[in-house]
Amino acid sequence: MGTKSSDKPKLKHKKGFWSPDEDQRLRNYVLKHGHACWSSVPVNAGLQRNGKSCRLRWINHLRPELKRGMYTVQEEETILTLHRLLGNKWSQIAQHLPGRTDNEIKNYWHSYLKKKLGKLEEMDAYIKTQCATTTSSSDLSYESLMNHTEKSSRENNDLAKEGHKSSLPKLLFAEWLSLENVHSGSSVNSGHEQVISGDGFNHHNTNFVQDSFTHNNLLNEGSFGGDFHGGFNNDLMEEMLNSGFKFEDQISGIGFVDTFSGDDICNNDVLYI
DNA sequence: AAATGTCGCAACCGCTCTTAC
DNA sequence: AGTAAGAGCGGTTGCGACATT
Repeated sequence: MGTKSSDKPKLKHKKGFWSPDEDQRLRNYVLKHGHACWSSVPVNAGLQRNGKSCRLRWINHLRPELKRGMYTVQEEETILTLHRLLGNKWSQIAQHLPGRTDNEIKNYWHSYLKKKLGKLEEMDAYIKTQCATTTSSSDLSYESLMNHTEKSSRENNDLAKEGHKSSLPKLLFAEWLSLENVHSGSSVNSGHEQVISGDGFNHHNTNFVQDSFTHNNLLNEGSFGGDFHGGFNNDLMEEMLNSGFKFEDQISGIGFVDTFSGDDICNNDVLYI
């Protein structure tokens, strides 16, 4: 900064894919000297690239802490949740997924998760349509719903075959169960009375995550927690994020996992909503 | 076997924000 | 306060690999 670009000779910067040699040069230079000023990196590293290109290459491919490979279910859920909350703020989403880059997440979203979400919303619309045309949920044809669910399930399996590790869980709808069933312990979701604590949360009931997460991500049109009776809203969510709350900690660690991961949501590939 | 379509990914482009002068 | 340059971000594009016809 502070140096006029016109003072520097105009270099013809190379574009396109990086060669292994270029990667090696950049990696060696950054590991040794750091990257205080990206515009000076290519000059000092002997690369015919611009600083911007070097920065991108380092961030997206050369950083040692980068994680490669398939996304875990937890990572998917984190992306879906944060996207619902933050929109296309890929860099912010990436901050909650260690080892993943914004570019990688963005690509993953466009190539896979968007379709997955679309199918869920399609199902949601179908359910709503069916509910609107019937006087009560019990009038909703089990057969027609199962047909639709199976169709979607097949489509999701097709998605999985396309190279992605996980198909969507089958969906069961807790709203069809009586509240008594859901809350009394006879529910399929019961058995986990533990609430998340010690992380700034003020949890109201065992179904906190189940209600807010699944409802808002899979059913509701509104924003995260918009009408959630437990008081979990955007402000709280943002507060959580700003205070250093990490989804990955909650999901893979001691928090969410007890209330809504394996046992509650995806046990036997069944998702209870 | 060849042509065509689709998908995933890497990289570029353009914009905004921040910072130094 | 104004300006220029760097850094960062999100959208988009281009290309190779693979699948389908």
